[in-house]
Amino acid sequence: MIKIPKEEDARDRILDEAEILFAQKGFAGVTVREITSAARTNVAAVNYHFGSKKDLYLEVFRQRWVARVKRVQQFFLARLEAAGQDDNPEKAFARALAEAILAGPLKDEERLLHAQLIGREMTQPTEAFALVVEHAFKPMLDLCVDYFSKTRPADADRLTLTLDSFSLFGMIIYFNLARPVISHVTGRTYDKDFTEHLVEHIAQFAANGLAGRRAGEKT
Amino acid sequence: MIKIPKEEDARDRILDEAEILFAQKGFAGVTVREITSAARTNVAAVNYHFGSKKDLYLEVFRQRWVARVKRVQQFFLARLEAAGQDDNPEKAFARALAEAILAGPLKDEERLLHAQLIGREMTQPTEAFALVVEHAFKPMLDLCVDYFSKTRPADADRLTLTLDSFSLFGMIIYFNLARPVISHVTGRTYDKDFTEHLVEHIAQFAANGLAGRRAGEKT
DNA sequence: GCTTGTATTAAACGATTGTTTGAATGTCAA
DNA sequence: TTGACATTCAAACAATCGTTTAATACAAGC
Repeated sequence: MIKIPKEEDARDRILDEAEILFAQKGFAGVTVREITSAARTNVAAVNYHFGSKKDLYLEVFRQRWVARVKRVQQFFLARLEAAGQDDNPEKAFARALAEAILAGPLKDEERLLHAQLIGREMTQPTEAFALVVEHAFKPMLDLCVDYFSKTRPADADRLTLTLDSFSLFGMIIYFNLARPVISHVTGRTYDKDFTEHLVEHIAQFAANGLAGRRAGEKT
Repeated sequence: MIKIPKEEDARDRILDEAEILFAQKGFAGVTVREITSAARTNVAAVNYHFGSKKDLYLEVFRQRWVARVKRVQQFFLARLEAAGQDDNPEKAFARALAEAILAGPLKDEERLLHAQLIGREMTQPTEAFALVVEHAFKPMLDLCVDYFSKTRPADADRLTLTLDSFSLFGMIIYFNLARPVISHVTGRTYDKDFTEHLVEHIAQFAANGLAGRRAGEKT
């Protein structure tokens, strides 16, 4: 045998398939039989390993989703550091963030899963919402606000910095989440070319939006 | 009797309650009995009036969702016209759009329902997706692209105009969709004050982002 | 060998799912 | 009053839901 497929435990296979199915159809849209069948296990395996279907859903976030977020964050920090002393630090920040999320370390299928899971929790928070906020939103937003506070006049108030950060996040998350719409309208698939184009577009747009704020009137 | 409650037909009551429940919990997360119970009708009423649960879901979009979109669009057009010949037409456009969606003609509960329904279709398209694209996204995006094409140099390519439009939409939709996150982080509720503040913020940010594009390098 | 603990399985559990049925009710014109 | 039609209702339908059970398989330690 040339290659050993490195067979996973049933528990891990269930986590893998559950994440895919929960992302595609939502918690209520998936049956445990669907999951265990995809994971090539018995129906009872979910309750044996995780206690209940709901606990499995939470475990997907704890063991899979959070780990993925960390990878994206590390990629972002590396890119930001690599950018060094850019002449437009806010644009460098926006580009690093957009690149990390839209083109970063995740494989394409992973990116889609991730976006769908977070999208669901954003509009329809469950018990996993706390995890998402704590591990993904809060640290990234704090980082963003801190960063912008150094590129702005000292009198910049925190609410404006926060809304600026949300505007940047909003653009990126939207371009990542609304792929069906955007692909449909532009006629482009999210391949390497188009993704790079998107990253540059977002960086430019956000940098201008932020820069205008620096010299602009206060709202 | 001072006031006549104008009792609706069972069919209309079902549509009302179905929209609320579908928005809150998604298609699979709601049972027919939940809907008919909320509508004070018999279980069989859904199948009698709409054929099936899925047909009811589509009818919610056809009869309720689309109508709401039209109201928002009319509000937007009126605001845009009222703005007249602004010295910054792109900012006026962005403000009118943000105002229509975030503060427009819809009641607060309606706005939330609407956002949740569209959010679900955006990340997880069903048969209703075609309706959403045809009646909401496509016309608004075309309008947006046409408008921007007149405020830009003649050589502006269509892809850039489209991405600019998506950036504006993305910001607005995100601020409308991610209310749980934004409220949680900013500590602000979406009251009149905060909403007006958001509208002005979006208008300013988007205007700067777009304006930079006008004079900026091409991506 | 035997024991202990973990993992897997087929089968069944009661509850709930969307849908259908057939009788009852209401309404309005002839 | 009659007949025709639309609507509502309690009851039942088969199918599927998440979960539990009890038996079995398999390993490692003694």
